[in-house]
Amino acid sequence: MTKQELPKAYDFKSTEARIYAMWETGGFFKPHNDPNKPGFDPNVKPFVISIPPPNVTGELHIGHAMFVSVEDLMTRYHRMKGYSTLWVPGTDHAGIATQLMVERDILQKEEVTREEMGREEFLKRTWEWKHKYGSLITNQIRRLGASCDWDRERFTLDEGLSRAVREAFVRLYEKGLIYRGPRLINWSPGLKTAVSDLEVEYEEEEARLYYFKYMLKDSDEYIPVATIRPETILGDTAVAVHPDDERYQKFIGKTCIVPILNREIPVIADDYVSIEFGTGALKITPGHDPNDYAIAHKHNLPIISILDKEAKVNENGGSYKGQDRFDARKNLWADMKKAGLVIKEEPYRTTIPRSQRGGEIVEPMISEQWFVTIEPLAKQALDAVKDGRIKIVPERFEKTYYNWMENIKDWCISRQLWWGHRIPVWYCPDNHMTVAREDPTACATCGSKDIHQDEDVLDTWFSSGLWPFSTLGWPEQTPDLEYFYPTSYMETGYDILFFWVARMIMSGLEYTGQIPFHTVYLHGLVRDEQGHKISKTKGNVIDPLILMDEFGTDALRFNILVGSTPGNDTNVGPKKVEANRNFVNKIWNAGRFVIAAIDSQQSIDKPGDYTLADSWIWAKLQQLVRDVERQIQNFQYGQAGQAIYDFIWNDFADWYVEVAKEQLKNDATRARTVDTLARVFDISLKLLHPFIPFVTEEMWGHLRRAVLDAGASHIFDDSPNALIVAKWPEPRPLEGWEETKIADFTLLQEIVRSIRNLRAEKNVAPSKRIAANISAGAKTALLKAQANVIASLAGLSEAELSITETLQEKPKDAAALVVGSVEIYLPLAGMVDLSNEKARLEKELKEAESHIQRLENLLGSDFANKAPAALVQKERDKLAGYKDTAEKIKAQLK
RNA sequence: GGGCGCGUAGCUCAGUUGGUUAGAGCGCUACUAUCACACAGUAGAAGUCGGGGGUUCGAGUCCCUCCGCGCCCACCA
Repeated sequence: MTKQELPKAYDFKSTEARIYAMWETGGFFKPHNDPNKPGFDPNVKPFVISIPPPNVTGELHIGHAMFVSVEDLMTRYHRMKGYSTLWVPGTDHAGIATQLMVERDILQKEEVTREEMGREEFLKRTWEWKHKYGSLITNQIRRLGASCDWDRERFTLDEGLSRAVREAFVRLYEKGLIYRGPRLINWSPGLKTAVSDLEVEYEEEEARLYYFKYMLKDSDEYIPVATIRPETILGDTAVAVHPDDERYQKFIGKTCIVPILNREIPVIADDYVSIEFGTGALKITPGHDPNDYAIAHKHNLPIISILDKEAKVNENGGSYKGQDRFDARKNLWADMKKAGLVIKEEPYRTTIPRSQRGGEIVEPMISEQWFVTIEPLAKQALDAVKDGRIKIVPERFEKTYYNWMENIKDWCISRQLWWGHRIPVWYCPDNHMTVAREDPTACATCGSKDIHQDEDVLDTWFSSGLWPFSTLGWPEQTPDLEYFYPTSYMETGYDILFFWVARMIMSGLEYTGQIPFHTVYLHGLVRDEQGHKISKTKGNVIDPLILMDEFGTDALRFNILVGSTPGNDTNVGPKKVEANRNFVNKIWNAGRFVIAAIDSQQSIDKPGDYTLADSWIWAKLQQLVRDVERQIQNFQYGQAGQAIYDFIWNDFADWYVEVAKEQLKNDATRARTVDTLARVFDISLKLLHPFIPFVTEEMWGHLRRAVLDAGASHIFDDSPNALIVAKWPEPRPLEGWEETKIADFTLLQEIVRSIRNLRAEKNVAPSKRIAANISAGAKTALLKAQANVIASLAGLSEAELSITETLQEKPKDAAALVVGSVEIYLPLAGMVDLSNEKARLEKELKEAESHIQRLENLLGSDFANKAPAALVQKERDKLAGYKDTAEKIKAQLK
């Protein structure tokens, strides 16, 4: 019976989609302990992650690949550990982003404005857009291998989540924690909506500072004032100076004249003004500057708005009415120049507030908006992290979190958009407010039927803040909510710690009375191969889809996961992904070897004794399992992945497989070798599965079939028929024999390496089998048992290999090697020139002696008294070893 | 102004609580198409762990300080 040949190179293209479909249709993404189904056991521990919902209209970028890789790793690990694992998928309606996209792609083409189209039609079109493109992103996330329970997929604007948003709003309102009023907010003139403080980005830019004269009323005297935005002069309601400023003290209480408009405004004193800075005098524009706004409140100054929603000058700006803010700046300044009010202007570097979305300069403006009183919410959220109920990984971000929470300001939650959750407030003609969970038909105060709903929608983050519990059914007390909430990990980028994580913690505590998750894991940002920040303008955008096309999903995932550390940025690029593709291929081919070995066996049911290599690889594997477990528990996923990589490539493929080739030739060792290959490879695949799920699942399937065909079902007796739900390898306590076997095999490796080294140095043809005499002392029995392995690995002729306890006499014309206490003679006479042998040996002696010197110094110091005894003993043994080596080299030099 | 991070081989980066002779990938040098894999193998070259000081038997790792980058927060016109 001939088995089907596996191709030499792993073909991810034909594998990935098939494997994913197998998982999904097999129901493996669902929690095995479902509270909605019979047989539910409340005592089984759940493990839950809510996906950071990508924008519903978005397309996959490398940031998605990052969170999917990490969360899928977390999820698969816990699934294999036996948790009832749930990863809740979904998408975000992303108010501004989506609305902008629809406006750009539909309205612009049809040459209609949003206003012309009308709200109802616009929303209809946006929903159509969502239905058309909404599955794009989720399909791309599937392609990354995400083991989400797609039956529980949610959307922030779907019915259930909208109900949750209403409930949350009404509760806060009823508690008095939501208010409406005119406040100074950040206005985005391009988007024509308010944005929150977080949505404004400050960048240092080149600007100009304008100096001018504030003339005193009925006087030739003036106060010099500087500003970056001259147009705001139109809204000035005072000039402020420091009370102690001797230059200006005489003006305090007097009146000055607003340039061009000729309004009269007072000169006030406030110690907010710094005497040293600028001219030492400050114009106060409460309608368009947050500091001035505060000062105006303190001094009871009038507040004048001079700009409309498009940032054009309004009726308060006199003749400048209708001009764009920047035109008004130019024109007003020109007019002031003519009037002789200008002193000078100069270049000036300052921070300019820009909208995170549109990029245009944000204008502080007075506007009627809805706010959340944030302090009581922040207090709880602060405590939850401080008292350890929520842990942030890496820990340093806890400090960042505290700092933000302690200085938080009220949250402006209303947006002048259409795409989003409409604010559940209705007004009657008498302006009574009705705030309701269900759409009302009449005013709650006066009963008027003539009511209309607030036009504004809520900030997108208001609904995403509810995500961990709204997706589980809140406000209803569903079985899902009961069992799966609070969730376990919140995994996301550090860049949205405030936007999202902080708000989820506040919301969770406020609405559910519980923390929404107990651990926050923050990953770093993805950078390009050179470590540069990725940006469209720089043109170094990394498309994960292209990388997956070329190298496969596993390779991309492994790149993202390995070599990175929590909270630190990580580099991704074709070169790196290619290197990981090579690793994936290595696994594939190691697997082919293992399977071929199994197939060649009649039965591997009755293995014999373990060889040294069998024990060694098993010991190394146990070490690996312990190591990986510890690293994963500590969120050191990169370290864990690296350890598995090293084991598979360096220990398993480079050494054990090579030894196995020899052991398979021998009847006495064959069965145990096949058995060991299968077991070690099986466990390796299990450890690797959360990192690179596709190739491991595929290869494990082949392995399992081969093993079962060979009648060795005991190897897999604890595992179901898919790796994704196989049992995670449990670490076992260290056993005494492990270190011995590792030490013995390490000696063998060193012997082999030193022979290979010499051969390379002497240019002995790789295919040339040479003779060797080994004098092994105490290690004689050990090495004798491994004679065939040593011969095969070092290219020795087994027939001409002699291993004895001592040598009667030193072979003539042989190159000599010393490994620890083992002496090796390679009679190379006739093959190579041995004239420089003496120099080589002297060099080695020198090296050994320098070690002896170093160790004698070390052991002669306080180290011997103060360091742990085991460590000291280790160094002593080492010293003895070097001494032995040196002695033997010296003897050879005689 | 406050806070955080980084500086380790030519390049990009790991290095958990201080404990051998500091590691990986890529690149580089030499050799190898043999029967898991040339997406490979074997052997090799390459680092005063940014500078200085301190604690310690012992420091890439802890403390101080200086230098150079980067990020976050913040209301100085």
